[in-house]
Amino acid sequence: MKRTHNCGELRLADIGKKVILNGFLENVREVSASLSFVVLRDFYGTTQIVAETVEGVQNFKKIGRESALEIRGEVRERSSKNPKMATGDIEVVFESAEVLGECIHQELPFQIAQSREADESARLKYRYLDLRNPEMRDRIKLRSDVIFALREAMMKEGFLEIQTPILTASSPEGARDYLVPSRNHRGKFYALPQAPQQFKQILMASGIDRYFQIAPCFRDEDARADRTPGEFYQLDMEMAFASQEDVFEVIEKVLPPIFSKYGKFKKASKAPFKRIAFDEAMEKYGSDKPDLRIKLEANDVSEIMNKTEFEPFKETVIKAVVVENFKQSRKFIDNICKEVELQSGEKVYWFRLNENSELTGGISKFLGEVKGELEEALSLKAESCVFLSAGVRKKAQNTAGVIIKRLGRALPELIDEEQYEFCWIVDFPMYEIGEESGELEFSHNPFSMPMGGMEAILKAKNGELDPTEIKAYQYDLVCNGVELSSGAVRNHNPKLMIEAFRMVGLDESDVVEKFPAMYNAFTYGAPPHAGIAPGVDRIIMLLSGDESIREVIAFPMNKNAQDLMMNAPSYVTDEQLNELGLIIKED
RNA sequence: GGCCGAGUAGUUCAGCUGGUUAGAAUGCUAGCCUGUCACGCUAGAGGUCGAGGGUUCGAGCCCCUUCUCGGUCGCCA
Repeated sequence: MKRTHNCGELRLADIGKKVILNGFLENVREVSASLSFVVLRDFYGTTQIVAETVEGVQNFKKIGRESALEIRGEVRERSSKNPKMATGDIEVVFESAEVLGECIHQELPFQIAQSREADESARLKYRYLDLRNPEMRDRIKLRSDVIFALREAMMKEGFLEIQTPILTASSPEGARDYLVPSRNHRGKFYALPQAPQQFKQILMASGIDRYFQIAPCFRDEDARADRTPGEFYQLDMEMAFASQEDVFEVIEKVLPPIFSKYGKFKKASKAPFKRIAFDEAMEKYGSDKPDLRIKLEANDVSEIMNKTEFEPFKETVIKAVVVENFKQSRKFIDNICKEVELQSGEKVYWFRLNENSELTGGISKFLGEVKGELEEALSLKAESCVFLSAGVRKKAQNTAGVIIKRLGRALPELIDEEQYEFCWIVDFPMYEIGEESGELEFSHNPFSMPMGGMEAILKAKNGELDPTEIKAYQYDLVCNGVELSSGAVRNHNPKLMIEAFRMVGLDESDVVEKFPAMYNAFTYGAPPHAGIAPGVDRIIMLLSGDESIREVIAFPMNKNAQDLMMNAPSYVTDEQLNELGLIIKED
């Protein structure tokens, strides 16, 4: 017989009803030989079953925890209610039970309710048990709800969801591809898409006006806490006849309501989000993904510090981060410096001002001569601590950025209010001098539209303009220090594309041969278009407040790109390899 | 690939300056317990201290090698 109710819905109004419940045996509290309380759990909640006979108590003694059961009984008001439980006003008086799926293991790899504290390898191997934990179930539910809300919002804005191929051609740019050998074409390979980038741009050339997709993307790169190896999902979108501002407008409409509804902070930036130029972000926050909740900034004090006798501060860029009203111990400072040095690979310096505004600690003894200038430049007050980074501009900025983020994490008082604070990082440079090569390279997406268009490129070619001064219509969406996405106005002009490539020493053939479909499509008249692709997994992670992205994915791989549950990757048979032409059998 | 951290009971962890039989909590098993809800009480079982080698009278602890996991840098146009 079918269950009459789920384990989360029975209330006082149901008293007297004969019910059939299905669920997993979570717990048995045996109070005497003829009284025991049984907790049954399903997806929707838990319900207490009470056995009041010797037979009933004996029955539950024989059933292993976590077995799947069908229980029949009658709903009764509890004599001692449990306000912590949704169904805590009632209980079901046990009549009979049937084991639908027996758990034959006496000991589980971990306790379900505490699974999130268990060893992660065990959790991943026994993910089906981990997911029985209501905390994990809530994350899976959150993910489903958010993806539904994203779809709904995008469709309301007139976007069409279109599936693009999973088996496609390898692309020479970007990350490592996952390759799939072709059986019918020996020696040839498909690749899993790193993103539907070319397809969505071709859709624009196809006359589709607004496209989106919850798109799986595959990249064979190493993992991080906020980056799964192998595969992830993006809310991929592209708009025809659209500018940067058109893309911003859609995102500013779609994301904040979903963040404030489903997120743990319940509050998100309103449109328009703050726009920060890349150069300014690096100078002010030391990062192209600043966490604007943290009320700290990096100040340039190079000019003043260059004058001191402190050797590391000679002829280099010095950035200062001032924390006012600083009450922490020396140990705290040392810890911050150690952590920052570990992460940035650069040395951190510091000094503080005591309650009489005297310089103390750290490198203060080198600063006597410039005290007045420093106080003025940094508006220093008594009881402040100043953290400093030094080096070439990029390094000094980056280290200051790490200092800011570490302090923000260690000192919650630096954050006014917990919320989702979005910003756009704009005006990315089109080109940069490669650190290793020393040559001009694309700094991000080679298919972004350069600001100034053909004119700017030609000027740079003639030496009238430093190519590193050319900006691109390229932007990042950042929320609370997390990079949610890159996006761009695309370069839809084939001639301009070729000129842009020539700047970095590539020529027409590099574009035509490596990206033939997109190039050809654009020669038939392509609309100006722009798009973006926020990471779905990262969005869910921000909303749930998790530090590890694996918490919001049903079946994640571990750091080393292994699925411990399915045992992937795995060896395959010689027959399979032979059929694919990957080995030739001797006989 | 570099760096940092971790690996001890089914699970989460403690284990001092190297010293007798490696502990706790939880889970499991058995018994007791008539209103529990992290039920309680009593007893019991449960260990290749990740692996290998070394130093030592003696190693969970020190040294070397190695494996695994996590974090991070590189990488992710």
